Amino acid sequence: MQISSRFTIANHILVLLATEGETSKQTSHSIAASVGVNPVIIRNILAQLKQAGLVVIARGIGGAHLARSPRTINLLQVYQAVELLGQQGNLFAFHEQPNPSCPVGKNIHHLLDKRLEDAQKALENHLACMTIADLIEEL
Amino acid sequence: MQISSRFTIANHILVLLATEGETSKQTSHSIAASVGVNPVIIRNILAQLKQAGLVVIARGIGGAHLARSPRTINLLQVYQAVELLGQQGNLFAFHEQPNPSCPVGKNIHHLLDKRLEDAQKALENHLACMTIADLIEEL
DNA sequence: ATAGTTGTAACAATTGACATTACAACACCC
DNA sequence: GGGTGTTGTAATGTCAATTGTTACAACTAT
Repeated sequence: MQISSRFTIANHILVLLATEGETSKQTSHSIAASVGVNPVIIRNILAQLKQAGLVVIARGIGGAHLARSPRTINLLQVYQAVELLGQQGNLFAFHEQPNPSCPVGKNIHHLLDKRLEDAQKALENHLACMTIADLIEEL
Repeated sequence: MQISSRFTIANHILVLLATEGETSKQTSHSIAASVGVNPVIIRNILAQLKQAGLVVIARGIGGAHLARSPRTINLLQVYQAVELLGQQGNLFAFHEQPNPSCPVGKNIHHLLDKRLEDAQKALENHLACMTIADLIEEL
């Protein structure tokens, strides 16, 4: 299963706000034209970014802006704002009914939990090292 | 989006084959009883592991065995055997119609591709460091 | 030949992604 | 205050993947 495109769309939005947010009004409609999806998709993702404190949205008059400097927004924050994982935020799903009367079934959860968590952290640490500002610099 | 439980089930199966595969016949039915899912699910995952060269399956008489030493099977191989990602094996899905007449839309794909690939590699390298034998040792 | 097993196909239920339409709530401007 | 443009959100639809289940042909040892 792939990680949904909401993540790349969210990054697209944030780069857009950072580079052109001051010079022209960025509405869900105009952003949607740049991203290539339906404006409602943009509004929903913007709502998630707002809830994470990454953007502010002007209701009525319209337009979204970054809530902070692009230097202080890293891709892990974007990822976590936008990606719905399991209840505990786990990347890996688990089979939930291993047989407790089997020596393997009884311990498999315990064996894998910490290791998969570590692997997930390796991914997240990598994402945390990249900021929106890094993306803009290379643009 | 979470990574499907096929991955943890596959690890469960391989640990089972490594620890009890020599002393008792492991059929899709008996494995299913330990994992807690339908035997057909087990057969499908076993078929993927077989295609990856990790197990051999005795048709007719039944029973599955490891094709190699547990020491030489790492979790990345299991992951790639079992998890269907996009065409290029990408963990991250991308929005496919960014507007090429927008400076951000034109470059966003190029900007993110390498970075997301690196993040994916960080996850995969971590998985590659763990083998089935490591799991058994802790059991 | 029989019995147990694998390999698949078919079908259903559930879930999430993404698209689209519709409309109420809101804020500016004349 | 009314008109206009925008956001917030619900409802609906389509599509794909996951997981469960039944069914049956192909296969192999006894």
